[in-house]
Amino acid sequence: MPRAGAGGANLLALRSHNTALVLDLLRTAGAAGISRLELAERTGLTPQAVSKITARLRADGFVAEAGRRASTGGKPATALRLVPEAGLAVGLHLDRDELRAVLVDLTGAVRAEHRAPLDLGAGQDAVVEEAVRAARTLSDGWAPEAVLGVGAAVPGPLDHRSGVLHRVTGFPEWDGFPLRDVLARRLRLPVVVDKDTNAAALGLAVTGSGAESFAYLHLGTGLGAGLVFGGSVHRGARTGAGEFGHQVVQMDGPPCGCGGRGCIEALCLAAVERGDLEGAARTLGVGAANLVALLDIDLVLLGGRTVARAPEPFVRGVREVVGARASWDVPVRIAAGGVAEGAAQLLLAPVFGRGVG
Amino acid sequence: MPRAGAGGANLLALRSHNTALVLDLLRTAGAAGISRLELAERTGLTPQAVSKITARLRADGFVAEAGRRASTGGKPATALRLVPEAGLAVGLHLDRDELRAVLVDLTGAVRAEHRAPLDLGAGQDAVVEEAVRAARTLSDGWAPEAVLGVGAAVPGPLDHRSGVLHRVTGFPEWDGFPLRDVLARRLRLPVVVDKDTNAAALGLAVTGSGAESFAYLHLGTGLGAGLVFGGSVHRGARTGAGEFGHQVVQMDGPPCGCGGRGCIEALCLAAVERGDLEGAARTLGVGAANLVALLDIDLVLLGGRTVARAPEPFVRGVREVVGARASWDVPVRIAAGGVAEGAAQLLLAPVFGRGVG
DNA sequence: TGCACTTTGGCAACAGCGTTGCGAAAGTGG
DNA sequence: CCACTTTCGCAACGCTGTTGCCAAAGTGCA
Repeated sequence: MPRAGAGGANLLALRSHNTALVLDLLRTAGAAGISRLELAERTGLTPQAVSKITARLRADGFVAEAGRRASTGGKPATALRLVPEAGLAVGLHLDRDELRAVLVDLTGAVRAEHRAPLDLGAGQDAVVEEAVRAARTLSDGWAPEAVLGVGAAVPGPLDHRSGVLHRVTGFPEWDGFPLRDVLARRLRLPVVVDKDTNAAALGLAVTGSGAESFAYLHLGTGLGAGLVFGGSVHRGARTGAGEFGHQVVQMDGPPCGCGGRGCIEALCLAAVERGDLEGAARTLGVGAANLVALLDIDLVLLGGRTVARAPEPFVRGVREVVGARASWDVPVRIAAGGVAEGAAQLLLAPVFGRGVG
Repeated sequence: MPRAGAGGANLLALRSHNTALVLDLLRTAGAAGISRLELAERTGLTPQAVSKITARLRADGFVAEAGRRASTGGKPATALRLVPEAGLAVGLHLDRDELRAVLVDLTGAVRAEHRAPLDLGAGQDAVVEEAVRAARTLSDGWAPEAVLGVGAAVPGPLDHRSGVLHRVTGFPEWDGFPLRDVLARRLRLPVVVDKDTNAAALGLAVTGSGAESFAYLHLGTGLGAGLVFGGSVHRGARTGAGEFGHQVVQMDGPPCGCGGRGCIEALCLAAVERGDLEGAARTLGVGAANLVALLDIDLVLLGGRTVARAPEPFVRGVREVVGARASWDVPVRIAAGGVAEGAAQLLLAPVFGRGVG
């Protein structure tokens, strides 16, 4: 049961918990579906409880029958599947120079997409206007009650609980801007705001990275991380977790813009600039290995523009360093999935009991 | 609701959850007690639900009345308090050269203590014998049904789920030893095994560090950490989390026994050996600052023999480095509370809904 | 072809959870 | 003395998952 908030749980909380659990299994099962009995086994609930829950979900339009399974010697099981368009969410990625927006359904599939150049420094009104227009365009034509809300991913730092931005690196005019409330008022929809790296990590966690806990390392104009423990994103009290770029790995190293010396970001980006991708990858690897050892992590995923331009050397370099340090097998892969998709999961994930934390 | 295990929750799970919540508030309230109405407000449950829960707890002997509060204009509230000796647990700290054992009650108070020299290299039988004797001596004379079990803290690495030790540093003969099951069979009591740093961190988390998430850094013959996020210990899938000593903070630094270069432990202990406590503290501080930034941590606690011998310079040095790096206020203090006390909490904490994870 | 058997899943009655409505107990204050 | 407030228990209630039972729909053997 939840430790968040007051914590007292009543029958309604019990029901939503079990319902979310069932929905999560239905989502994982995909279009092939899953039988009631299998749901019962996987959740630990009795078959009859599952029957009641799925009956409610069918009445509400979230679940439909998906044909019959082959018999195993008795009455063949009827498979149940999620109705993808019963729940939709808009995901916005407000990057420094681009806006990407997607409409994602319950299964995590992208149903519509929108892309436009953006200048985060062009003023709050212009940026908000662009975001509102994108969200409206994408959700237009769908059943209004199916649209659960809008998730917005921003470079950070920010506070994900209040949805207020802080001193976005390079754009101080955003400091204190209540992005969540402004968007919510304009769109008349629930809005959730989070750091870009956290959104990306959430997306990867939900759409099946295959690991319970992993680190997503994002190397673009800067270097950040999204941390997932036990299937949920670790944000910390100030949404500050994942400050990976300014981890010191060279105590007496060159000074960094942050005031410290020998930060990974500075070392890594300097190596990239002088064309030494292998050096950059090894430095990234040292940081990744620190993180893997400290947090007992199962998987490392790499993303971001700089990595996307040359995936091979980064994966190889990080894999080598991490492999030499960790005593268990830690796969290192390129992350499949964008930031905007993850932002949409800020609204979709709670449906499946994967809270915003 | 819990994401652990299958996850399906029934009415019994609901009840234990709410009961644990109430017990946790009663524990925090201490001997002064807390009224039913305040329990209701704090948990979010209705007063009537709290009345039912506390009635059960009183019938079971876990709770007793603790006098009356002053009236605030109506019927004065009756305060309820935890009965400390209704639940007891033995905590064992099997260190490399010493055994410390305590008997702890529900409030976290130590009711009996035992200390003896120990040689982890003296063979499994001798060590187990010593541990069994200590546990029996401490729990002797108390109501058998009140003794919840035995928690054992060991240097690690190990697997806390199965309670099997791995290659304890310096004592390879313990590799694969099923400590939990061996002790449980001998003592006929539930036994939980964990790393010493995790046990210490759990103890600090339960007995009120005042912070939701903190790092406990233990500098003794080695350097390790216990990580607490949102009130519960982060262990990772392999009980490997907290591997703080071999974080690399000097990529081209001196080689360490682990095969890496520039590990904090090597740098720190080398500085201690040459009498440079300030240097050791600053190195420790760099690692602590990395950790604070990466995980968005509220508090840093220092412990272990090396720190205990000279607390001042360590606290000062770490505080300086962390203060310079973090943008929020991160207190740095000496940890109050031993490893054995924390080990006992491995059994006591679940009573209050603070799971082993 | 028929019948025993297995497996799936719904219906109805049930126990137990927190909730609601109401009233008793025990103070304060005019 | 009495109106009022606050605390808290009793009883009825709604809703949860559970249990017992049975119908539906297959397989497999005689």
